[in-house]
Amino acid sequence: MDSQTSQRAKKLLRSARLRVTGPRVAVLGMLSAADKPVTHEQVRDALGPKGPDKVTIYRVLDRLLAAGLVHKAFLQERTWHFELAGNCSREQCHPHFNCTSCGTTHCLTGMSPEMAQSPYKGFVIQRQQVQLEGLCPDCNTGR
Amino acid sequence: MDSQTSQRAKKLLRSARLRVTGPRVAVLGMLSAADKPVTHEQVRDALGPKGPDKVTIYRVLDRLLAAGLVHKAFLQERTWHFELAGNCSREQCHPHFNCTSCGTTHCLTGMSPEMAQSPYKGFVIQRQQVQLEGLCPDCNTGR
DNA sequence: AACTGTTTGCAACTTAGTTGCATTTACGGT
DNA sequence: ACCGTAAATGCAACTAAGTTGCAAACAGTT
Repeated sequence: MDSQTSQRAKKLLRSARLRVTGPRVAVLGMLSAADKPVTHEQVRDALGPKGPDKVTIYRVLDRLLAAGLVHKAFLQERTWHFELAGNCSREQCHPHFNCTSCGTTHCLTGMSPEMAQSPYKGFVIQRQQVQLEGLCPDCNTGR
Repeated sequence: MDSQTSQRAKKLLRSARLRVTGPRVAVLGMLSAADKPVTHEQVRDALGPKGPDKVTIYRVLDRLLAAGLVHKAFLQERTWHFELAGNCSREQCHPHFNCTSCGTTHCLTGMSPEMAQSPYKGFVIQRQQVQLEGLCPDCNTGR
């Protein structure tokens, strides 16, 4: 990780009043380098065998989540995918798109679907999450 | 399970060209009685200690899924919630609403959100799923 | 009633994530 | 710069949802 990324990570941690520790800087740096949702396993792999313990990574993710620096983007194949909370409003994260052909996931940060309106009285909708699936540009070429 | 439910389950199975077996009738009947998404565990509990083996229930759910009689409604706390495929189009299931206060889930079958349009060229959106959270009528009373 | 490919039950396994606890560390106060 | 302390880390053991392999039982056909 370059020192600029790590500086930015430290700044983020301080701004959230979290202690600046090695594992936290590493995880946060990895997340910002990834710029798409990543799993615990992907974080672990990226940080290598000398990186923090797996439990520490789970706890760091939890802590960053509680501090609002990170979001749980979505569950896929029973595993959580995390991303920097960056461009999400409180009401909704950007939609996530999953390609049914190659399996990759894309963040569609450019769109913000209308908030749903409940037709039933009594329901107060506070947050929505839109999951999309279909074909990504790579799988949609030619055929 | 009353015999009418079980008759309906058998009919559904035949119409999907699936063998009519005890476990399948039981699971399908339970799902239609539930009328909201249920977990494997809830199916198991409903069918009791004399019900089918847990692996059989998993396999029955898979089979019903493959046959299109049942949908995976959503993943919550890392467990799948299944429901009868009944009122879902190919493009989207109805939205699911999760109460942040009491934790219950409701199917909002009465609404069908606009299909999202991708602003990026190359993405073909085939299916969308909307997850909502907020307060359900019970938790929204009075205060 | 017999045949045959499905389905079932059981035991063992996998995987993502969690818990408990002793050791280490960040950082505010001196 | 050093100390004290709450917070964070690492390790081992555990949990829970779901999967796999295989032999025995069964549904639907002839």
